[in-house]
Amino acid sequence: MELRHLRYFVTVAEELHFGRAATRLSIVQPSLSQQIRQLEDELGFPLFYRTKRSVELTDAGKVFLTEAQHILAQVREAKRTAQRAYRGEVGRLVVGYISSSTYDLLPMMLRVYRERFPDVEVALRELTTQEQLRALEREYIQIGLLRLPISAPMVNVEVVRREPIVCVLPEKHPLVMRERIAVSLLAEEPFVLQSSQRGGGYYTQLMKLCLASGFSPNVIQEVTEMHTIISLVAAGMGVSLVPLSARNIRSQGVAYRELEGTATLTEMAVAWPRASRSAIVQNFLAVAMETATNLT
Amino acid sequence: MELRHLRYFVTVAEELHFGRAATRLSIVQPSLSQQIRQLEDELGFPLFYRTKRSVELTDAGKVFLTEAQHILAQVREAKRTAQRAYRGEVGRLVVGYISSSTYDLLPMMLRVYRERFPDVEVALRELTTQEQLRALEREYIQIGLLRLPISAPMVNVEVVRREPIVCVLPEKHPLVMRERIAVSLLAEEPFVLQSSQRGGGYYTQLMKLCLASGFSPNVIQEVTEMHTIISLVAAGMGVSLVPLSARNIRSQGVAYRELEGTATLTEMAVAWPRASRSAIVQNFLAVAMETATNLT
DNA sequence: GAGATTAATAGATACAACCTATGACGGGAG
DNA sequence: CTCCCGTCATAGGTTGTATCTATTAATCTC
Repeated sequence: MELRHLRYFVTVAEELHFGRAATRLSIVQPSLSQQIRQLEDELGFPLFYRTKRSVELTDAGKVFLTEAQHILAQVREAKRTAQRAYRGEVGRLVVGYISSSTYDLLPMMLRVYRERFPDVEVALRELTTQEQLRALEREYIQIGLLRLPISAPMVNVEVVRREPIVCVLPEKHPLVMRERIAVSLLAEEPFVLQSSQRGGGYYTQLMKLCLASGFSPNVIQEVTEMHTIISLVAAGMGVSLVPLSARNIRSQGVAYRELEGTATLTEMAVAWPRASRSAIVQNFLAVAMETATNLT
Repeated sequence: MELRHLRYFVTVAEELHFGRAATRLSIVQPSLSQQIRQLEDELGFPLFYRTKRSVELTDAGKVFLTEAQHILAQVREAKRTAQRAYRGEVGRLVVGYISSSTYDLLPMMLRVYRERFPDVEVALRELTTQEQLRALEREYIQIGLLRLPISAPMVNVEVVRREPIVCVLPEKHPLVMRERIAVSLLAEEPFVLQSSQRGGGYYTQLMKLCLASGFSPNVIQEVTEMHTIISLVAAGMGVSLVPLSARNIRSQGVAYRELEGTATLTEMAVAWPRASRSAIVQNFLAVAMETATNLT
């Protein structure tokens, strides 16, 4: 049995006339008769009562007709669904993200993406940059939203935000008076930083920045979240170096000051497996890049 | 697209190896490659990632795989269901019956039939013999359970019960003393009968029976149901002539007596449209005939 | 009874599925 | 590094079968 048989049968059942059905199918009547006969032989029972003059469905034929119509509809549907999957319009996408992306980057991307691709089920996993790299390689997630620098050859990245690192101080701190702060002035200050585990490449970047000014920071507290850093600084426990966008978190009790000299930049990026040929991932990347350019 | 494409695709997806899949399908590998390529061309996207060394489903391919499997399963199911319909094992059957068949004939037939064909939905319509003939012609019902004689050329009948007509009398009636009663003795008795409308051919048969004995019965009450006749006779309102099986209804207050001379017989029959080629009807008839022979 | 309509049958044709032979490419073993 | 094996794709010939043309058989209508 082939779909051809079903298509022919349904048409004959609709027309109840071999000649007209054949015309509609763009074949000639004997061919149609033969194909229907073939189908009947395979099924083992007649689909039509035929007289020389008229055609009528048998009871079993009526049953088979509804079945055949369902099958043909399902074939059309299968084609459509698979094509949508090919275009990345349906499916599932797991996105890993660092907590500091939740202030604006992640929500902006998700809003546009979900609007544009409502039939993709999006799952979110809050992970550190390092965890995301592992997760990308093991295909636990398909997209990562992380902070550079990273070293992971199997992962592609595209920068979505580039911002200066700034100094955050307690409101009452003497250095607040200065408009710009030289890193070397922070040599004796107590530091509140993300743990080296969680910070990843960014932590290393801060270390290098301080070492370039001739000191190793006196870290008195390691924390996990950016907003905890700000809270502790506000409480006067110490100072910190943070991405400019941390200003979105809160400004009560703290002051942000640019660093002297050429600004040291930190970058947020979307990351995806180098091997990924997934249209869903490609679509998300497109939205992410669009969001990034609209940010500036 | 043909079912062949789906069958080939599913096999390749299962094996992830064109050579092995081709062997399983009893064709050679190049033919298989060609057919898959053809399917991909029609769908407009690749189903597999192929390297020279390995085969892997694309995301869209995975989606199409589940769809294809459903379609193939549905094709198998369609075949099975239609074949069951052909054998009269599924579908719907509307049975018309006269009320006097409800005492034993109809329940016996239904019990066996439903046990043997549980997937046929049986609908019941209580109708007089005349109504059944009309309903059979108009295809409101497919089977009738009625009392002969009838005249309806488009309807086939098969007798399922043949029984003598007997006289039913009030318990205290003087004629009860006789073992057998000559019809002529009833000439002056008041009669309780089914209305000529409802009685149909049976009513006519009774009229003829009386006329043969030289009188026209004095009908003092026409009723619709057999059990009403018996109740009225028990109440002393009159006598009646009824099929022997009316004895099943009740015997308190009434007496049944055979008629003198050759017994006049009345027949119950199953009826079906002469044109019916329905397997469901044939199956019911088989059960009905079987029930009839078991009755004797 | 003649002509029109409709489905089936018979035989020829053409297309496409299939086969054989071969090529291209990559991985693994020596 | 080279050779060989495994794997999928391509090319061209063959075969099967869906289709076409021509015709027949049966029925209905005028």
